[in-house]
Amino acid sequence: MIRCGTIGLGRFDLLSMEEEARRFWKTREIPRKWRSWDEGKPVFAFLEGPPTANGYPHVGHIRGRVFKDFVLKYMRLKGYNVWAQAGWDEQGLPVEVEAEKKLGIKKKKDIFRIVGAERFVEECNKLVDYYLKYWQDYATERIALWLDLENAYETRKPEYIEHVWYFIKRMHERGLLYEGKRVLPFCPRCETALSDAEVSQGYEDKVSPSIYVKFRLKNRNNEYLVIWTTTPWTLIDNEAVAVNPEGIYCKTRVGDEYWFVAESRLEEVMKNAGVESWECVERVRGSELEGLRYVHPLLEEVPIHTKHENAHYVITADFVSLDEGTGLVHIAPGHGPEDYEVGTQYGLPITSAVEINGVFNSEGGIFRGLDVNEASRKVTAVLREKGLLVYEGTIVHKYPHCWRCGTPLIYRADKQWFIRVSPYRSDLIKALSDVAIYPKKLRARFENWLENLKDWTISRSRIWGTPLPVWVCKDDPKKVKVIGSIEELKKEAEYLPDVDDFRLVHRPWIDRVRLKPTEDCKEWIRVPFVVDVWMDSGMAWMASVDGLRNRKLFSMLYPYHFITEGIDQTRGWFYSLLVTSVLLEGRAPYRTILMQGLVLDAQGRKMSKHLGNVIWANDLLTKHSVDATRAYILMRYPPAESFIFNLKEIRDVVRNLNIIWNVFKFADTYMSIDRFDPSKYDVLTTFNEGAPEDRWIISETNTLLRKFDELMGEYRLHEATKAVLDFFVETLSHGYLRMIRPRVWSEESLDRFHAYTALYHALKTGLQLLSTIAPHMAEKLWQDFIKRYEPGEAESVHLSRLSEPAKDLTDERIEKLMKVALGVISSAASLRNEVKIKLRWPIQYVKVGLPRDYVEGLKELKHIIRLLANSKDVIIVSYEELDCGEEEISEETKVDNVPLKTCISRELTSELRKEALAREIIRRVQTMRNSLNLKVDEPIKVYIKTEDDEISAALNEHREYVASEVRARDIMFGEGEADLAKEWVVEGRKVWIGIKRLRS
RNA sequence: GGGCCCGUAGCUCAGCCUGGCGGAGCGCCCGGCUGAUAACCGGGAGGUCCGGGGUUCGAAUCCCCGCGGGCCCA
Repeated sequence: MIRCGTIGLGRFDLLSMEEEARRFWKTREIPRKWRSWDEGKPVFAFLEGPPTANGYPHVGHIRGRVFKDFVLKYMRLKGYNVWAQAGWDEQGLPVEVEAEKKLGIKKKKDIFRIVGAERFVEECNKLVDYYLKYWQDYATERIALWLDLENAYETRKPEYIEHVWYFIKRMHERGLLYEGKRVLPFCPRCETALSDAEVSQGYEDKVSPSIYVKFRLKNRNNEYLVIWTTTPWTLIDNEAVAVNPEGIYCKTRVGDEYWFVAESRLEEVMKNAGVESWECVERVRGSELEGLRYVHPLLEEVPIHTKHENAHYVITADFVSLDEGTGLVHIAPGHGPEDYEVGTQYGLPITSAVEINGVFNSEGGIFRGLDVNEASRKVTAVLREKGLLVYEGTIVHKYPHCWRCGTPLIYRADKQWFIRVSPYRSDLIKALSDVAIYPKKLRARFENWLENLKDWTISRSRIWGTPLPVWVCKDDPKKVKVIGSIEELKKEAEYLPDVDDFRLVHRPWIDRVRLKPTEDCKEWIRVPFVVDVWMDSGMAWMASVDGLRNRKLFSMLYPYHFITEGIDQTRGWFYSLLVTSVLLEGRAPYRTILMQGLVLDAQGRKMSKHLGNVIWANDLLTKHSVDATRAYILMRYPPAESFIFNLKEIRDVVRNLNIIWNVFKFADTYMSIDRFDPSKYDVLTTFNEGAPEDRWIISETNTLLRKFDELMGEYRLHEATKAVLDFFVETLSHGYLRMIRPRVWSEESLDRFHAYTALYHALKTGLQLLSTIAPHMAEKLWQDFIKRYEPGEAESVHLSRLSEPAKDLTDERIEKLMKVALGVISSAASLRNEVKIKLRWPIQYVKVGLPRDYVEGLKELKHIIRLLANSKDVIIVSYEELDCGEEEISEETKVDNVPLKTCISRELTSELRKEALAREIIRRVQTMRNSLNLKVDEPIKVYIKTEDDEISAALNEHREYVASEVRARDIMFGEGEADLAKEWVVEGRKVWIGIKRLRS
């Protein structure tokens, strides 16, 4: 009887547990063992969505990565060989922007002029290394996300880049690669085109000018078209005016002029223009205006327009809105996707006087050298001078901005390289139909995106990226050669720069490669682009394992079982994986997608550097324990919902974990006193032969296992998490522990070993599930609790194997009955509260009325009700038979659809009073034991002196009961030599109590 | 302009698919326990289930129309 709880589990301290567990894992190499594969087990292949190795990880990243680990840890517990390779997305614009900042570069040209491309690329590479450390530490190891970092795939590595080249070459061979001219969004600061996916990430409010401009009609007397635009600079490349063919336009007299404006907009336009007196003299259908010629408003300033022949007239287009502006839209085919389309239809000149950096060239006439903003101001000023400006104001509207640097984008026509994916829309949708998407409701969005798919613009005018492996013939640019591997490059090269493979497959070194002349071409020239980074990560399904060479491994993993990233990746990574895999292999590369929602701050706002409300991973994890953070993230919201991150709420989770800790501590206290050895007991025996509550908790444990599996199967991660926490807090702590207290306390009760067996089983199972949520604390409990009772168990909780839910350990009937019993107890507590009888005071009886079917069943749980309601008797009858009288108080409720009526006796007999007083004394002795810091089972001697007859009588009558409860060898009346003595007031009467410790 | 989602207690959210009780945690109030103890437990108050209409014996739940908020696409 020496081992008394104290050497078992210590104080609850998450941070120190975390520390300890991390050390343990490191010295024992647990993560490596966790990742190792056993022959014959099924494989669960996870494909890591590579974070961009740029910038620090924040709480949004942590959320996603906790989801990943939760699922992986679970699958491993279930006995799968888990594939958990890390991966990093290392190239692309984000890194370049960062490098520019660091090197103090403002324009792209300066990269070549001032620092040189070599140094720039080395700088990008170094930055990647810098940020990788944070990601490996705070966003991976620190949160116990056990990805294989040593064998992480990296998009900058030559063998990875080869896979991207391979894809492009295959597309070329199938005639799907082409160079085309298209109007694309450009970032003038980054000097590169952006993909649709990138654009869609950057819609933000922008204040733009909003002007009405008069275009004078040719061969008419003082008649004008009044157009509306929010981008005055595009007027420089204006080639037509579009009207809605079905719209009604008014020829409106304003002074001695006639203006054409949509009828529906007339009032508003006139108001804005400050025209007080006007008259609609003629109503014309839009289609009737078609073909009317006008004078370009900037003809003198932009002389090139005098040479444009098929231009400057009214055309019709369905997209022209009659609800905004003037109902007439100016068309600059080089500056808008819709303008371009309609311009091509009419055969208008496609002009763009704007260079990639947003500055006008000589075709812009007097606007040459101005950037688009300056040009807008000057255009407006010129129009004002010429008397053509009708109205000048501003408008706030959603406008696309560069997702990296925030610069408003410009649209301009340019030559780019494309992959023809639009013919494959239906194949993509079909491939997606084999994929499980969680939550299910988001499938429609993905399909919607695929239905509207345009050809993929894969070229980028940047430097730090996978070079586009395309060479064109100098004399005949239609001749195209695509290189598909490093080996091929070396074979085809006439001159190779003397560098390693890493540099060879990067700009600027690859630009220096000279290919051998071929029969049909004397000189090949590489197109100066890199590849859209989304293609880098999009090839991860193959490139991550060097799949071109590593066929066996690749075929074991592909198609991957599971990927999960933010919902925004529908247009990003989810898409680029799908398209590359469908085009190469004819199917989706993944079987399950779990979409994640955003993370917002406590006020529900988006986290942004600008608002200063970003919670960084390292701040979060140094202040709060990983386990509490994980549990909080996992339980609080469904994975796909926006997460309002409120640091204060982590405290509530800590409280839950603390209760779990205490549950183990409670168990350990008594199991160790009794030297409980689980190997000697069998759960099935206890299930069948133990007390009803033992059967109940074993059944609940099984139900938890089954429920957890079900919920995980549907990726309802938050509900699975809550089920585990609830099991510990509600079922065990508030339920079972209260029920078995007297049994484990009494030294006589032999069936307490049934309780230990049931409890141990529940704790061990719960602990395994908990290990997916709070891995550090679970490990600590596994080592300090489970391994002490079962030294032969797995080395780590994470290497243990979860049992399958078992039919023969489930009893739904007892679960239901216990719910009812707990409902009765709750009613009794409520009634006590009403008549102010505290729980310590026993009551005569509790009467319960309920449907006939439940009467006999509930009687099996009488002893539980008696105990927890502290009632001498429990009377259970059918609902109709129940009769509550004057001396009773009653309450009706429903528990799990079972109607219940409960009443309790409010009469306190003298017998009950005496017992209550005895318990009052017990309580006070216990308090005194506690302040002497006595061990749980340390014996004492008690002295009591009181002049109250009732208390004396109570003590006489319950002497043995009191003695056993307080572990007293003897109870003496009168004062005596004590280690601690105190005078108490019990129910208004003075009692002197002294206790003396005895040697055990 | 099109698509999707959301609106339930003071706050954050379940419930809705498959119609039949309006729930949880936190906060608040009241109480208990003192052998899990720098803890813990019980009880209570609090609701126009956004508004209106419809279907139904019956609607938070299904349908329609509004209002408000969010996301995506244009």
